Amino acid sequence: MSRGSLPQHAPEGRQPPAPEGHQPPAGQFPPDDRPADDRPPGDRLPDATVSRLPVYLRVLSGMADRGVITVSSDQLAAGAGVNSAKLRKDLSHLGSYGIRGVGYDVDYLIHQVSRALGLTQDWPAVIVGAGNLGRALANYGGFVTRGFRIAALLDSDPGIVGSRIGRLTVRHSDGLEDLVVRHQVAIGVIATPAGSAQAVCDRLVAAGVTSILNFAPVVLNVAEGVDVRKVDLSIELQILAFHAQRRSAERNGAPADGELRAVSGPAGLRTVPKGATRLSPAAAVGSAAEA
Amino acid sequence: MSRGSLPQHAPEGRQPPAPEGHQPPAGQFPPDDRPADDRPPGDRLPDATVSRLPVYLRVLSGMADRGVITVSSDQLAAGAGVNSAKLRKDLSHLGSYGIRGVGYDVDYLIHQVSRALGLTQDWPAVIVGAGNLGRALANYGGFVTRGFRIAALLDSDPGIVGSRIGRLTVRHSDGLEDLVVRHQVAIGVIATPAGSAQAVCDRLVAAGVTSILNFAPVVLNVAEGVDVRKVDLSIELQILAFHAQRRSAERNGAPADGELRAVSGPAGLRTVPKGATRLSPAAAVGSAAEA
DNA sequence: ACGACTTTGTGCATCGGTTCACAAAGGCGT
DNA sequence: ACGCCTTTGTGAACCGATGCACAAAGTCGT
Repeated sequence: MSRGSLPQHAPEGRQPPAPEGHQPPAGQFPPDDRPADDRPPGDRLPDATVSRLPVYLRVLSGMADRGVITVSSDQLAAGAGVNSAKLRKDLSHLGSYGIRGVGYDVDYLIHQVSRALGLTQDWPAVIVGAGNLGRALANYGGFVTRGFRIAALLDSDPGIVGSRIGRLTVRHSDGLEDLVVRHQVAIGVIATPAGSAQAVCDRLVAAGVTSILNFAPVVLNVAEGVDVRKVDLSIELQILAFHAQRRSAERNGAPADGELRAVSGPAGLRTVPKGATRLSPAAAVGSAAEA
Repeated sequence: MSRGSLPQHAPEGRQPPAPEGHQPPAGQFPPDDRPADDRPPGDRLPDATVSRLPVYLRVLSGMADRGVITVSSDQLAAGAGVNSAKLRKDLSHLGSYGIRGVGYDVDYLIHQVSRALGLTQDWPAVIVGAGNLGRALANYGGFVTRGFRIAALLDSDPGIVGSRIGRLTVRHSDGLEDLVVRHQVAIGVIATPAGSAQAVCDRLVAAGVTSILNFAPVVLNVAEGVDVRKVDLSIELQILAFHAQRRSAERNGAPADGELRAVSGPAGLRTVPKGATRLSPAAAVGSAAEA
């Protein structure tokens, strides 16, 4: 089982019909029937599974583009960087879409995973904040490819309003509520500075948005029933730093207090914070003891 | 207990306890003396804890800026959006830095968390890709504030090389290896298009980088010992879509296939409840079967 | 037609993380 | 000094996720 090259079963097969390529997930591979247990009705997908499905979907799409017809759990798992048993269990939660001894039909699986994730319908989204990040998001290809549609890109800065980003024109954020209602926006993306994030969030929620993707480095407070996910660059960096530190400590063979050394200097204590604002009225009490 | 207002112990000096306080760590967060058990040596932090520490750190910093001296686990947990027992257990992994009946000293806790995460040292990072995303990252404040320093911003496009982003000048990515070695870069941030990501990753790793933050929508293959974290916008969106779909299905009271209806568009994909084995052998390859 | 081979789907043991609930620890008021 | 009150730190039950290992199911070659 080479891992590098993907086998393409029945390359010459090519059934006569299928005037339409394999790309569209809404293909019609097995247009036949559906056993009653096709979709587990009451069974909710585990969170961990949901978070991996998009990865599988991406790998599958790449395979479909390369003309791969069938894929085994081992191959797909390798492509997605997970254990194959985990992959099979994940997929089994969607139903029993595999052929023993063969694997999974790529196009069909794409369709099933898309459906499970709710990507077979259209999700209008609004991006608030047209700074570098907002622009990056607006340009991001993956945004549009699958089910997502940017209804608008908003900003509160009059100097930015009116400029064009890709096919979008930046609109003033005053129109947020109206826009959400009119376009049935279900997803709000917050790409504003930290200071405005909570206010924007509140407005989105008040207007009826119940799914929010937050890029601002703050913890958002929302009412019950609103789903917030955050993407936080600095948190990821800090996690990386932790592992890097751990590795370097281990490598030095002095895990006990390898990095303690770095901090041991009395003067080293307050190097972390951004110096200035750090102070607190009585914080002096603490540091005074030392100084 | 109001949740909104944080107690701020009067700035007035007090704190009679002797300089060394009590042998336990916290007392008065003495920067000097340090009991042997100050840091659990062999005890590794759980991953889940590591991923939350940055959040605590951010909330704590905000509090410190507002002059808060002491914080209880309930307050900090509320600010970070987690269960207070979880927070206490997380912090307990770092050591026993709290005062029963009082809470945690904000500044001291900031220091301890920073140290645990490895932020007391400097982490030079390089950003590869100076598109919208790369620029957004370069401008991102949180980047520099804590321990991270952008050694360089690289791009392969001659049209971009030379332009200035904030205090940085975009340099050509040819110099990647040299730069990594010379600046002891430990962290690489990949903000390139998906197609170049793996190649960039390989070069970073070859040059000695062992921590990588990947923004490109691909699964990176790396050698053992290299730590890769990914930030993937489209995955987050798809997870949001899933929950939104689930909520909407539930609200409609027709959980069985409420959303199926909404999808029916594409040629009534599956409507034949006829009992037969799913997807016939040959159908796996083609789709001539029905149409 | 049949047996060898491939691959799925899953039962089960295990592990890590979450949460509850409470005893121990310490400050604070009287 | 003393008892009350607040809050930490953690034991233990619980829950979900992971990964192994294997029987069932299906394909393919002869």
